[in-house]
Amino acid sequence: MATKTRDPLSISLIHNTALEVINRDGLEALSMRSLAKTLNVDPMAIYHHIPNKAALLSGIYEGVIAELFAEPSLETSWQDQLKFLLRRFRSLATRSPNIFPGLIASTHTSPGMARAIDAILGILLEAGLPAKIIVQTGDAVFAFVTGFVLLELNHNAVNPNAPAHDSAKALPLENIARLREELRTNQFSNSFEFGLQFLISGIEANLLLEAASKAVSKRKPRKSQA
Amino acid sequence: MATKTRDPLSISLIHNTALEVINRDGLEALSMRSLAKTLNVDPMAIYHHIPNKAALLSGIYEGVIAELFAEPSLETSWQDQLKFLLRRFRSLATRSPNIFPGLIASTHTSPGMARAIDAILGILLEAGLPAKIIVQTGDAVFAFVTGFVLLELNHNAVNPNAPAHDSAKALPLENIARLREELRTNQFSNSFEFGLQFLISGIEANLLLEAASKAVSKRKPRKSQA
DNA sequence: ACCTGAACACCGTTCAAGT
DNA sequence: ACCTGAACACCGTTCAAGT
Repeated sequence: MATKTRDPLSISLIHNTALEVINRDGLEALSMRSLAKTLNVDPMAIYHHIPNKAALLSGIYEGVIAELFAEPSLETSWQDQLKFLLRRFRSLATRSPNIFPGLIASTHTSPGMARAIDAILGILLEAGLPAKIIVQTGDAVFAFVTGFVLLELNHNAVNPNAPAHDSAKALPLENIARLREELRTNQFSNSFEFGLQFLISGIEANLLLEAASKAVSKRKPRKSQA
Repeated sequence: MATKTRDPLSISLIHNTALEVINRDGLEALSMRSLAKTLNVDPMAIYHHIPNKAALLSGIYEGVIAELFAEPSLETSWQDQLKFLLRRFRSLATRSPNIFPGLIASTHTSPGMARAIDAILGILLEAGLPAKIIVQTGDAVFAFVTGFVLLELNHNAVNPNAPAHDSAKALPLENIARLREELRTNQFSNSFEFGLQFLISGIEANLLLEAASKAVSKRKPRKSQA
């Protein structure tokens, strides 16, 4: 049998190799040509399997976000389900920090991200939120978790190109100065868990309001029921 | 006097022209070479005023985010101050949709973004939140507003490269289907205002908790005061 | 002091050709 | 069916040279 010097090219081999490069060296280190070199293949061979770079990235996004559903939640209360889902999202992000900003930016074209939104809405439906505020609540939850993850990733990213701003010209930031100690000791995990509880308490408050307004309308039926 | 065919090159002319190009044609339409062409100048003349493309973008970011503080808030309550600041942030984003994702990604290197965070913390201090939770609350507020703005911008961006996903293979998203009507009729402004109120109510709840725990500790002084 | 133009080391992608 | 290599139309940036 003829021995080959490398595996035959395939979509999954291309995806996996590209993701390795991105996780190791950053998104900007991935070019079609550098990827081909890593695969030990002519730069243009990749185009036989994948139409262009945008499609390559989309494929990688889907592989990464699919992990969100690889292990189903065993939680029973909607509160624990929401925590499970959002913590898992954050954990995926920190595991693939260089690909996640692009994934989040593709929210409105990615099937995996649509599934994530569907999962959030499902949890809110199960909680019993009225349809009137469920979409808005879902947007707030999604905005929080994506915004938080980007804040954390951007912080962790060492940015060698960051221009050194003239600290002499810098305005005094009095509140940051006042809270210097709290800012120094706080961990992202703290803030994330606080944010989770903040969201859940807010949703619970809305559920209570809804229940109360239903109780009131039962005691005082509308005049249509004269 | 000698008439010139164009204004002499300057940092502000470069910044303004670049921002115009980005707002009109998108971020990817801006290259040092295309910018030089727009300025009617040799491609390399720009490098005499600005060290590189990263510095050009940073300069543009600062000009955009500086608008956040151009008009000081006249609001008195911390609630109205917070609404004013976050609404203004969103309004800046929709005015410069193509530059904002990069600005948000530069949160940890941008003086303007640091000032925005300082302003949020200042409002929370004024509200009277205890130092123990003020940083976490600030992170949640910042995560919400940046995440929301990116969600909205990504939605509005027409993405010509978006790969058409095989809708036959698409999983059924039952909750999105169930809420189809609510999702169709909801506006981003609705969700944003809902999110603002959600944040404010949550902060108010924490203020009440804090006040209650203080009242309790007054009535029942610790045994150190035996 | 400010601008120019050639050159270097890259990109993504197309197309005709090879096996 | 799958891979190759030349070519096209771009990038950001450096450097020596011009006025």
